[in-house]
Amino acid sequence: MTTATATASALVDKLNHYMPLQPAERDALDWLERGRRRFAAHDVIVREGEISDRLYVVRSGWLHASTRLRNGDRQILRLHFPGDLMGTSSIAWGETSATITAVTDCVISDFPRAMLGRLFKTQGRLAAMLYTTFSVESVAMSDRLKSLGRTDAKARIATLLLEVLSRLRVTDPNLTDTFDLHLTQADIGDATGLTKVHVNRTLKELDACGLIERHGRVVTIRDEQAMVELADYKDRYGHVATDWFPPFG
Amino acid sequence: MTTATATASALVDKLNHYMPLQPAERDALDWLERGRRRFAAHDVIVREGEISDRLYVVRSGWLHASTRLRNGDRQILRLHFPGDLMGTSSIAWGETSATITAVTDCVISDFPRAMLGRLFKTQGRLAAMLYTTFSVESVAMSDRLKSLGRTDAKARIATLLLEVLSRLRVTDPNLTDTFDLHLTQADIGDATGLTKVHVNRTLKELDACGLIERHGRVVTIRDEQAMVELADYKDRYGHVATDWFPPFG
DNA sequence: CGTTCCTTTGAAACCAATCAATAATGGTGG
DNA sequence: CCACCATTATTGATTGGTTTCAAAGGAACG
Repeated sequence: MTTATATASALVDKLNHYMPLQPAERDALDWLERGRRRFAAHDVIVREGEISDRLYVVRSGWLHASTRLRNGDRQILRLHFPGDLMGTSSIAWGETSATITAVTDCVISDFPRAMLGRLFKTQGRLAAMLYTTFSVESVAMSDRLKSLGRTDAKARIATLLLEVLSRLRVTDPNLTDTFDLHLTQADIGDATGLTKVHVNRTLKELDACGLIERHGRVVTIRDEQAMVELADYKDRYGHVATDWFPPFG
Repeated sequence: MTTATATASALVDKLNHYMPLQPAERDALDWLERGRRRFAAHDVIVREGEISDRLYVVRSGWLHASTRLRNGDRQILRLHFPGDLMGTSSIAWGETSATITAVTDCVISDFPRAMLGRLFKTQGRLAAMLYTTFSVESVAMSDRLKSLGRTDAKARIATLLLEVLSRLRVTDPNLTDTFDLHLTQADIGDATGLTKVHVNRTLKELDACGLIERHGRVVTIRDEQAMVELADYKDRYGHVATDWFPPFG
């Protein structure tokens, strides 16, 4: 599924995609992923509001971060893929601000935030790299905000599908247009701010328009260009600038 | 308006609120704010899609970051207050992903991103601090995502008002319950994903319920507790943890 | 092989958008 | 200082996308 070797960490894999890492940098990142824990689909890794000073790295599998409203409604805030850093809200408050749930079976590593502090001190270039990936996430979240705030159901779901496609392509360049979305229609609704009923109708409509094709939860993007225009989508994950980083050492 | 002295930078002011800074750290931050430029309300500082390797610090005034859809609709992504770092998307792509517009007259400083790279290398503790404030912004944006995705007009506007209140209190502890929102109702709509017409009706409704009071664009939060419950609001700006930071030096 | 979860479909209700027009407000130049 | 103009706020009537409610197939799982 991923191109990771037995020794490389998922974080190294992802960051290396953007910038060749020095051995010392690889070591520092590997260190963050020493402990590994396995979870089954639907398992909850941490729950919103729990005390925690730990961060998590996805080694394999899909997860999502979500929050619940008083009335029981749920909003899925972000999807997590291999190489992603999760639970960063514990950085600021020592308390999680979202529930992290396994979408598929997955393997994750966790480490205390103080370890990140040490890395910031000793690895200036990695710190810049982490800051950059964070800023990528932030812009991607802005895109979702625009999607929820100003577009209709078709465009919201198109945005979701295109973002997943972009992100999967980072670690799997061979991926063309078909992938298993794993999410239920209720999940898609919680991610896009729609009801599961309307998600169903909208998926059918996208299908009828020839934009996508579905077999169970496996989706094929049939007309990516039309989808991109429909959703006003911009790929935030293909490339990032690293030329401004401080030199290594 | 702010408690800034003539010499202190707005960034120092804000970060100092969370953690006492060392002289060398203050100097490093001051350096980022050497150049100052003044803008009038409604001026555009940078436009979405422009090439840029610069970051901006707000010294005084209000601004907002927004993005436009193909059909002309606009989504306001974030409000910027004194001490905020703006234009961080140029970090990742050397290109701005949002238009920054002055809401009020304001003074801002700008510097090239490479300067941030140097700071990451030499000031590990500041790097951790910047990463932390970024993570605060990220959680606040998640809150907005939840607001747009899963709550009605009343709750969305309540969320906006409460967030502004929280953020103003960081630099102005004396602020109780009244502030000038500056934004037009069309702006509020662009921030909350509503039309200006519905914003007007909803503000009137909040007024009628005794939750707020309005005089022009000056808003008084009459029942903060009820607003917090209505919006399911959590203050993300009051305090952050700094105990995990690497030691200075 | 039943049970549970998920998907699909239909009808009715509703929140917010749209369309349209009128009052306020604020800034500007004479 | 006031008339004028542009922008903003307010209000009403109508439309529409999405939700809600309800229920029937399908698929997955123990």
